[in-house]
Amino acid sequence: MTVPDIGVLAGQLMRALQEELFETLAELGHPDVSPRHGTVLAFLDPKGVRATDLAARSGQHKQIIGTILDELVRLGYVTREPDPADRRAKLIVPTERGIDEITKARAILAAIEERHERILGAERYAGFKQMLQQVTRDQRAWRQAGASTA
Amino acid sequence: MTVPDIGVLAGQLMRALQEELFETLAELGHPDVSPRHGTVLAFLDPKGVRATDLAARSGQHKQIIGTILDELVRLGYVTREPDPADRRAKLIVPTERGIDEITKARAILAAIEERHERILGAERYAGFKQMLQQVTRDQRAWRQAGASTA
DNA sequence: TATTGATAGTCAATGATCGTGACTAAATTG
DNA sequence: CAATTTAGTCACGATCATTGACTATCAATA
Repeated sequence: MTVPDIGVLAGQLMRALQEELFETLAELGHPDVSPRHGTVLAFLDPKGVRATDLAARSGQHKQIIGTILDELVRLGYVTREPDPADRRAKLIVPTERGIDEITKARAILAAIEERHERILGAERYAGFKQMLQQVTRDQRAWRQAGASTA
Repeated sequence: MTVPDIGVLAGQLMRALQEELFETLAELGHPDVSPRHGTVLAFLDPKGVRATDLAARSGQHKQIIGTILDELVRLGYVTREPDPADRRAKLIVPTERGIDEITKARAILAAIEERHERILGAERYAGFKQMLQQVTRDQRAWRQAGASTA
């Protein structure tokens, strides 16, 4: 346990970020949204998004998205509108409260990143984030690439 | 959704790493261990560790550790030995199979990191990992520091 | 137009995982 | 020896993810 691997680090970082984000959101008037809801809220659009798109972007099953949307509707964050282009589909549209949550969540994340930027220096932090993006992208590409050559 | 924030990135990275790690472990003769078990296996020691220590290090409740250990005993990865220093406690000792899993898991992680090292360059990757450590440490320190000043 | 196959969303059932409270046995403290 | 703390377990309920099946609609085509 001298040097944690990137898996442990990524997990710890994600958890710590979630804690600060959702505790701060609770203080700012959104005590009822959880990380579970966040995975959906993060991909909303004022113009509306289909539930299937939300499932694809968040990487979760559409059944899970459905129950999350049930809760978000009940909590007043989104509404289900009929999609004029496709009568099977429903557009998930954020309410004013939903937009407020999204705005504040982004501001909180931005403030967190600025804090790390101040510690590391703008240039180094920019490099860090860019490398984090690349490592994440490359790691996610593993499955398509040389997966299960065994 | 132009640039994902570090929270989303950390989550995606962790998930992708878990997938490669446990699928590769399955191919190498350990198809029955899950990320759930991994959080305990990662902290084992050939000399034996107490369940309470495992709970503290992994950040999970001792009840959860208990059930995970039940499974790991059943799967033949660890045994519960009496602790000579404390008759209440039991030392969790990895079996040969457990040590094999730990060894292989570390090798897989090392290979993954080497792959990213080759892509980014050894120097840049070293810097990346060091910054990831620092950002994680600073983020985890948030709670103790200026939490809930609101 | 009728048919076939794919897609959007939901319902239902199951299993995995986590959290809480209570409990026994042993150590520790005074 | 009595009181408190600690190690581990048992039992219950809540949350969450995974799977399969189902209806309604769209899209393509004969």
